[in-house]
Amino acid sequence: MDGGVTRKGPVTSSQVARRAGVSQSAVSRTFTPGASISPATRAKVLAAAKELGYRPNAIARSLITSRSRIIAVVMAYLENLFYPDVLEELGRRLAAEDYHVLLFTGFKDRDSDPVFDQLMQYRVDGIILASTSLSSDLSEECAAAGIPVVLFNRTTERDAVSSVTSENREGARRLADFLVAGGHKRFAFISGLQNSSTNRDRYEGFRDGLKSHGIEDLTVQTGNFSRSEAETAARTILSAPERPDAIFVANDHMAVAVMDVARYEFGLSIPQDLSIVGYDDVGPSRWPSYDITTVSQPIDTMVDAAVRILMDQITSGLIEPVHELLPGELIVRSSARKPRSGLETVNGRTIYRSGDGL
Amino acid sequence: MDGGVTRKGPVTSSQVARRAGVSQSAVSRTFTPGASISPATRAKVLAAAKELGYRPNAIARSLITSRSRIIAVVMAYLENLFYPDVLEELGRRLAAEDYHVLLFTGFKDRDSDPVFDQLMQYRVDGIILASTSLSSDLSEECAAAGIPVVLFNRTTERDAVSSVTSENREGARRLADFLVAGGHKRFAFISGLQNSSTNRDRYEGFRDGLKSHGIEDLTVQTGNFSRSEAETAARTILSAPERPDAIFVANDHMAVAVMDVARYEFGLSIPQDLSIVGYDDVGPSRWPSYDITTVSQPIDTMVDAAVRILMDQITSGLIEPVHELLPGELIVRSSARKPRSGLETVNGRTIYRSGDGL
DNA sequence: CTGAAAGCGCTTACAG
DNA sequence: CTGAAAGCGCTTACAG
Repeated sequence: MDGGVTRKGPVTSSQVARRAGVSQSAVSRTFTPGASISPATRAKVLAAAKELGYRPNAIARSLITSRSRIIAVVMAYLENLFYPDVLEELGRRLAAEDYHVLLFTGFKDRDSDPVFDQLMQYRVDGIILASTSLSSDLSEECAAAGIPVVLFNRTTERDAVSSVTSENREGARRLADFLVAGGHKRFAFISGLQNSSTNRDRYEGFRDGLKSHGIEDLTVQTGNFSRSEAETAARTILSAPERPDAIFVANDHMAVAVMDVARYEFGLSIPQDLSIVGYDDVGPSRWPSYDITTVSQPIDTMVDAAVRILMDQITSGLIEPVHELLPGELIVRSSARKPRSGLETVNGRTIYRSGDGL
Repeated sequence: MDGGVTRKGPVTSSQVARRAGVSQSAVSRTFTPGASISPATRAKVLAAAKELGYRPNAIARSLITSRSRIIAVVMAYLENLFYPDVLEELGRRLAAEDYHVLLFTGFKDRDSDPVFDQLMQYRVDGIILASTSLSSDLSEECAAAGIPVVLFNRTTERDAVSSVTSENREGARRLADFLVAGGHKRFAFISGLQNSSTNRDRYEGFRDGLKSHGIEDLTVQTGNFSRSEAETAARTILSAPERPDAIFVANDHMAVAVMDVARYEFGLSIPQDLSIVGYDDVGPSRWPSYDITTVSQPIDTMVDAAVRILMDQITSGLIEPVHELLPGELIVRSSARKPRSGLETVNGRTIYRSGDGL
């Protein structure tokens, strides 16, 4: 308009500089917090920027600073509401730190190696892997490149990556205590993904908890954290001649499906005929139709920890694996028969803590 | 190692060029599909790249091509499982086109203006807004800047943005037909967000459908697409002296909550005492505990359409608003009393099409 | 097919 | 506080 030149594409700092009658450096400094710029110059720049509709180009800034302010979030699937909840909180927390989320989702593979190339090309400042993990090679590569990686709801001792989990082993052990105290006799476990640490810890915690009460028998079926596979597992377990009277399902997402099978296909009453407990304390487990006794995972605290680890390592440049292990609470609802004692009410929720005072 | 220089940061094309004994241009061409490069040179470059662990810097490429290959996806909240489902499919489809998702979520505002600045700074190639909209000013700005915007599950005639929706008006009209044919007499509607086109279309379709059967009375309560507000709305409606015998809840996410209130707080049997229908055909509506009669939104087709619009407009550079309106199906389940006739079974699902042959 | 060079839009020493 | 200049890592005419 004013130079008679039709602008193509977005406004640049040079155009703003020309309009404001200052150097391009001055424009840059105006938009760099903490840079040395006089109020007068700043005001001129701001006026010109507003007039032209200028917005700094984050891509160009990334190139020169070698900081993209982008965090890659890898979540293979969002079917389990736990993950959307995490994602939403992650979006909030990262936005507060002025970071942005490059999301990788909708692929069926077990690990995240296939998307790794993509995410590295964007020179992300950090990586959060939820419900998925990374091969050791790639973990090493990230460490070498100075890119912090945080596993969320998974952990590993092997690799050079950090992790945030909750006390799955302890939580599952407490569920065993709870069910035994409730007088249950025959136990089953519907597992998640065999190779996930979360599943392993919940399984081992439950098994060890039962053992500590002298119970060695435990029927196990595989659910792979999938609704339909959990249904199949439930059918197998409930068709057996000696039906269990308590099933621990490795997460609530599957537990909901198992309850539906028990009620609508086998006509069982819960918890009279069968007790079901889950893990996560995710949405549907709080709905009256399910009202599942479960162990909570503290999403907000976990997200906080993940973001803090990322920020610390980005700031310091030191990539030291940190393993954050946060406590959950056994939340007592109506999907399992209750013990006579040991229940407490805290903030309107009924919780159960093991007899050992933990 | 080989030059005695410790590399800092990721490998660059110049380093690869040196190693391969070619120009930096040759390296670039090797990684640019369709660029003119001899097989021999290409092989040398590829070998050197592999050795050094080179990955092209997408940020630098974006700067020079002014194409970021990033699509901003704005989803204010993910609580309603419909949106995670959409997000997952969107991730899949965009990845197939070699685009990436910059996700904006976890903010409570009604429109997306607050995140707009952020997303424009990253010079995204396109914007998808789901469950949220944009002010006219910003819509205009995008159009002027040549950035395609697609509203997903919202529409507008006003602004220079495209939209993908399903036939909400027609779907809701059919629900009215269905309920009337099922012999219901007193109707209520629990609404979504007042200012959303989706809510408006579903409301008007339902109201007009009832009118065409001579029914003018319709109790309306506001649910704002929120579980807890829907519960409150349900309590109000079900406490009234003349309780309705059919409630249309503006989406399944709320309908689930309404069913729980009806059953567990009011002791009603569904559908004997009360029929409930929803919209979306989202996860829980298919679970046996709810088994909701609803109208499906064809997520895959809708995502396909959204991605296609974006790709077309990015490729052509022409930003012409397109409004895609896709058909849904009334899926008959058990949450509402059924009419004696008009039901068909297609691919194992029972569906209902209005008497007018549509 | 290939290389040298310009340039994308910024940040940041450097010298005033 | 300010501006001129170098440079981030690429792509892409241009000339051979």
